[in-house]
Amino acid sequence: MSKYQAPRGMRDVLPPESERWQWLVSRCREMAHRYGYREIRTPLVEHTEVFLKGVGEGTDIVEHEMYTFADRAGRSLSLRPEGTAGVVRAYVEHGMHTWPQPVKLYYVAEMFRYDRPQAGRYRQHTQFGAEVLGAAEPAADVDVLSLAVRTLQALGLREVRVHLNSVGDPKCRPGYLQVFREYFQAHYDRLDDDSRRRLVTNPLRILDSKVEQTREIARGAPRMLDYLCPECRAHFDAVRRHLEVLGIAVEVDPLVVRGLDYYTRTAAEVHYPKLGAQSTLFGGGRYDGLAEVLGGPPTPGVGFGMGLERVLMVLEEEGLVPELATGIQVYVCHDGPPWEDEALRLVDFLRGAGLRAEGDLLGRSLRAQLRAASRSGARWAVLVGVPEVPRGQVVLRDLQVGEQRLVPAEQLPRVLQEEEGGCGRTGAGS
RNA sequence: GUGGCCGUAGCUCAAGGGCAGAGCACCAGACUGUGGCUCUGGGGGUUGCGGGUUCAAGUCCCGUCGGCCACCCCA
Repeated sequence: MSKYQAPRGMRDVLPPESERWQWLVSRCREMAHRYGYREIRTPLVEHTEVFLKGVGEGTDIVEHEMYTFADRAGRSLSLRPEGTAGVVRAYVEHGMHTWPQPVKLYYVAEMFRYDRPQAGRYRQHTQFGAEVLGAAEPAADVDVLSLAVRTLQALGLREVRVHLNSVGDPKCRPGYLQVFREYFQAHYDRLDDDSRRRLVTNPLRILDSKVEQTREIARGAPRMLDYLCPECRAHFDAVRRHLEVLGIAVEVDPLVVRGLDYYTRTAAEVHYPKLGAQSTLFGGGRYDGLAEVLGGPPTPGVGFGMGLERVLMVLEEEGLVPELATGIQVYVCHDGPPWEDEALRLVDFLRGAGLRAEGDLLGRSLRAQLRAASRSGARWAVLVGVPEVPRGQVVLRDLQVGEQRLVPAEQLPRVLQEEEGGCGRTGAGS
């Protein structure tokens, strides 16, 4: 055990896992581009105020889980615990309401929450997220949610099922909350302590309780869906119907409740049960009130955030991560010091020709170089300095087949191009 | 934040009060100019860290740090 470890809940990503990340992220970007989303990169830190207002002061995230610190001038800054607040802050700050609407943005970014770590829950994690700003139509909800679902499907996951709910809007939610509170107040003496606490802090979360007696009470609780105003009702029905038109499995789930205050109407989640308690692959919804809270013009918005650590965990478990070809193709070996310069030149030449090539850096014997070549995963070894080989030629050895032949050095790139052309190769070296 | 399980070599794990080990991995050599297979040798550890009990502590006790599981919360 080394003296220093990565901070709790944070981890190093080493090869070949780092290569799987490159693959995953590039797939996410590709899907976002197909849907017409463009990348936004916001600062890793924001003024704490942005999250207090944007995420909500009563939420666990803001109250217990933020990395908040004072900079040298005494300003209170926080590492972002989620992506939406920063994106909307940027939308307002840069006057994006003057851009052609809607504005569709995506990000792949690190988030920080001071939470108790567990597999699939990290203090530093990566989210792929997307937001549609300036569109109140159900079509916008369907656009982002389908991006999330289709991305998971494109990665190979079957059985992606969207749990869909509506949390209403400022017109209908207060009335519902009133009825909701009254219902649970009436059963107060039978509630567990957690739920009593939540009745004050985050009442809708009671619906999520794992305590059986509370669940029983919750089953009889009034449901937001029965209290939606006509506009919210129509919106919910349209989102649901359009997702079904796309063939996306939808399950109406009154228990999907977002922990963040700015959500209105649509609330959606996708779970992957095999992940255990940390099973949410993505969560998202509509936040029509957020831009105003952050000092901007009233701007409807809808988006999602997807936890990529969890997605990658699932993909690996399901064997859906392909072999990656980022390893080297050619390893140049030489037979001792007199040939070092020539080997060096040759490696440089091959790299210049676009091949992934490397040579010995340890002054090793020819035998050890071949061993290194073999273990590097390279398909080809080139031998420089073998006696009886005419000047200008080198030995090209196929490490898979075990055969070798003479090739003029300057023709190596062309020969290798031809050889590699036909057969795909694996080369991550693992 | 609450409760539980677990920390021994780079990795996977033995040793359960009495000399800290194996397999894999890594390095070198042999099988004669050239890898994979096989064989030989080598480097690697304050047993996560700190304290305590004991003649003696990976081993028992306490604390702490870290991982995992459930809760909480969420992606």
